[in-house]
Amino acid sequence: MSNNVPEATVARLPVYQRALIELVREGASSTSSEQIASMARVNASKVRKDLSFLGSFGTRGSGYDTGYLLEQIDRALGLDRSWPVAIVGLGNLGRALANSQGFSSRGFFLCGLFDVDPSILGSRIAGVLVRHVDEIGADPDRAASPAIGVVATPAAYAQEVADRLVAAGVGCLLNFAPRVLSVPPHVLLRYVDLSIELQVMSFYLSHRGAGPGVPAGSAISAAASLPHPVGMNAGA
Amino acid sequence: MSNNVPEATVARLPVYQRALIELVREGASSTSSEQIASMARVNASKVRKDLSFLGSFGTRGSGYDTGYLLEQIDRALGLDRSWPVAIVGLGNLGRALANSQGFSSRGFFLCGLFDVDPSILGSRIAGVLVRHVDEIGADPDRAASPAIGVVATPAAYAQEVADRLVAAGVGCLLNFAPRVLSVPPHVLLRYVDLSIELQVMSFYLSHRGAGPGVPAGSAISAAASLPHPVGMNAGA
DNA sequence: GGCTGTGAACCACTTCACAGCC
DNA sequence: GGCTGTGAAGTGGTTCACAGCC
Repeated sequence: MSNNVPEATVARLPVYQRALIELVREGASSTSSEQIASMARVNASKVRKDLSFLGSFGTRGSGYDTGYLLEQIDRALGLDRSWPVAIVGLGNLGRALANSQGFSSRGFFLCGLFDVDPSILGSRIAGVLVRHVDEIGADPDRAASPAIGVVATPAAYAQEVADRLVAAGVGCLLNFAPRVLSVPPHVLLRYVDLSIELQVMSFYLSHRGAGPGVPAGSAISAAASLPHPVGMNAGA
Repeated sequence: MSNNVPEATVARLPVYQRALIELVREGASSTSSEQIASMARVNASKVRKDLSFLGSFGTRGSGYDTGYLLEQIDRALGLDRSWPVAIVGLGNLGRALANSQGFSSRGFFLCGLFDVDPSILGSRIAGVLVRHVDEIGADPDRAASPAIGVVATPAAYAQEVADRLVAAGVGCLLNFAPRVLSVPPHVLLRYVDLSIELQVMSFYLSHRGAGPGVPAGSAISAAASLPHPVGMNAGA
């Protein structure tokens, strides 16, 4: 198997994994591509083709053994190890991330939290000490150095933070700042961008027969552009 | 133009928009596909092809007028209106979202916040009253009804919340819960899934060298700093 | 008979290369 | 000459349809 797995397939493996965890929990000892597909809301041949990139783990005529398949997917995803993650920027979002299940779940652990705000430096979030951004990569202990860096700073600082994380040796960057970043080619960069998601939705809403959108010039949208918008007035 | 814009193109328009806002702020009155491309980290023909789906806004030989192009992109994205957004689930993540720039920015406004926790019902977050989930869609005022619903609840409640938002008439759902949702075909569903992002990164870390960009086994990728997984076989 | 694994057809998006226009 | 706009070629991913195996 190894390396020729399409990116789109990789992104679906965690979804199959979740379906399998659910099935195992329910006590189902075997399953089918059809069943996984319906849980993952994709079609069955996609499931079969995706799994075939990892190997052939099923039995013709009867399906897949849930536990075994789950193991294989976990192994393919590299979840038989734990990757150290550092979060930079501990505003509302960064703190929410630090406290979220995602990082404490199997496969990952928080190895560092960084910010510049003196009022939180030295405190602990999710049990981890908050250090100054200048200390990124300063720890001589290799095992304390992050494999994954999460950027949750304001947009203006995102590139500099990314540069520091790269210098500290991260292999992957997950960027929550609304900013295009530049990283060397050996670093995998992924974006989670709320404003892009919203704008894509706006596109579809406005190209799908007039929905409940409020014209931009109206009082309501003027209010909406203030820091603390209050919605709901009479509509257009 | 209208509706035949590829989804991949739609997702890049906000990035071009950002680049143009930056250019306008710098006072640049005109620009080129090459310049936009370098700011968006894509290649120039992609920019030209993407823009050509919206119309032909440039001038051969000289480029694009920044202000005019920005206007056209905003119009294509439907940002000449403001869309009402409701957030359901006001834990750490939901609160961070409610307070984030994304929603108060041009094009969107918070029209409702919903939860079930009695200790926050009736309070205000980002200036908006927190109401009980049962009140989703209960408001007879059509303008108060959300066009976009954001699901930020624990996974277990996500499907039920999605159903309620759909019943209340949302056209789009943005799901932050680690759960596959089922919605009717007329509703646009998008996911922001931290654990998928992390697991994709785990895949690339453990298949290092296979990542996009650097061929497997190359000197660069082998030399490219340390892998730091911790522990093996962390039992399922 | 039933379900997996997979070549082949298909489709969406990207990239190329150049015609068209300033 | 320079840069846009766009057919055409190329690429990656999805879906089909069926051979292979239990």
